[in-house]
Amino acid sequence: MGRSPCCEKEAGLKKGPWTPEEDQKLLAFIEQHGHGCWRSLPAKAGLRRCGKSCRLRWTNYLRPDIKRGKFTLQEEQTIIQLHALLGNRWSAIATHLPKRTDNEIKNYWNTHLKKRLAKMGIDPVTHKPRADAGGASSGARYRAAAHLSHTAQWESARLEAEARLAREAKLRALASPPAASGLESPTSTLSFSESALFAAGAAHDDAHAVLTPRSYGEAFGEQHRFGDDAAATPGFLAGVLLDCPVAGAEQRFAATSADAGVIEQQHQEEEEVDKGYWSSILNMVNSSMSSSSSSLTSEAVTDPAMYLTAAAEFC
DNA sequence: AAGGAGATCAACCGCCGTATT
DNA sequence: AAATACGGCGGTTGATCTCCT
Repeated sequence: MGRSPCCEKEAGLKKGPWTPEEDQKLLAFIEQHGHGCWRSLPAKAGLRRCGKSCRLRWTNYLRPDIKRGKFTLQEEQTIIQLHALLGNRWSAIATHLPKRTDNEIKNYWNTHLKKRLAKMGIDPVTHKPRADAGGASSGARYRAAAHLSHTAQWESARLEAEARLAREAKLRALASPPAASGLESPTSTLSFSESALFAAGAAHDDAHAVLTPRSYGEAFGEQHRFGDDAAATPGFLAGVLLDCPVAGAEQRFAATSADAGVIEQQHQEEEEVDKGYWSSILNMVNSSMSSSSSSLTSEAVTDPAMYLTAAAEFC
C-alpha cells in the first residue's frame, strides 16, 4: 500500500541552529554521494537531523552556488518588478535572481523592500497606492504609485494571456519540439509567464541586443536561471517584462559585461540607495508606457516629468 | 556601560502537488 | 483509484545582532 518510506521516522532529532561539524558532515556527504533521498540522508551522513532540515540547510546555506551579502540595486529592482507581477511566489522570483535563494529574497523583501514601498505610499502586498498615503503625499505621488500598480497589473494579465497562447501553440506543436522547448524551468512555478518572457525576449533581440543574454542555453543552465552576469538580468528582464527599452539599462548591462572594473562601479551604485534609484524604477515603468507598442489604456503617461517629481518626493 | 527596542535572518512548521506503490 | 511518501513552497518564529537612549 502506497510508496514505501525511504527512511524511518525517528524521535529525538536535533533542531535549531546547525553547528560547523554538522555542516561539514552534510557537505562532505553531498559532495561525495549527492543528496539522493533527503529522508535517508541524515542517517547515512551521520546526522541527527530530519531530511527536511538537511535539505533546507543545503539549499539555503551550504550550496556552493549561493551568493551572500547585500543585494544590488539591480537585484532589488528585479525583486520589486517580479513581486508586482507574481506576488509572494518567492521561488519563482528566485529563478530570476542568480545565486539567491527564495528564503533570502523573502527575508529581504519582508525586512527591506516592503517597508520602502510602504514608505512610498504603495501597498507592498497589492502594489496599489495606499488610500492613507495622504498627508504630505501630493497628487503626483499618488498618480505615480497608481500608475506603477496599474502597469504591473496590466503586464501581469498580458503575460498570462501570452503564456496561454504559447502553451497552446506548444501543445499543438508537441510532435516537433521547437528549439525553445527546453527552456521551461522544471523547477519554476513561473510556467504561466516563462514562455511569454522568452517569446518577448526573442522579439526584443533586435532592440535589446546588449540586454539579451548571450544565448538561451547559456542563460538557462542547470539552475534555469539567467547567466552569471547578474547585473545583466534586471536590465534584460525589465525590458522583457515591461516590453520596452529600459532607460539606463543598456548602459548598465554594457558596463557589466565589460566586466570586473565595473563591479566596482556596481558597488558604488549599491551604496546609493537614493532618489536616483527610485526614480529609475518609476522611470522604467514610465518608459514602458510611452514607448510600448501595447496600448495601455487611458492612464497612459502624458507628462514624464510627473514621475520624476514623484520619485524625488519618495526619497 | 546597561537595558530596551527594533532589525535581521536561519530555521521550523504546515500545507500542497506530484510520484510511487 | 486510493493511500502514502517525498520534495518544495510560503508563512512564521525565535535567537541573535545592532542601534538608540
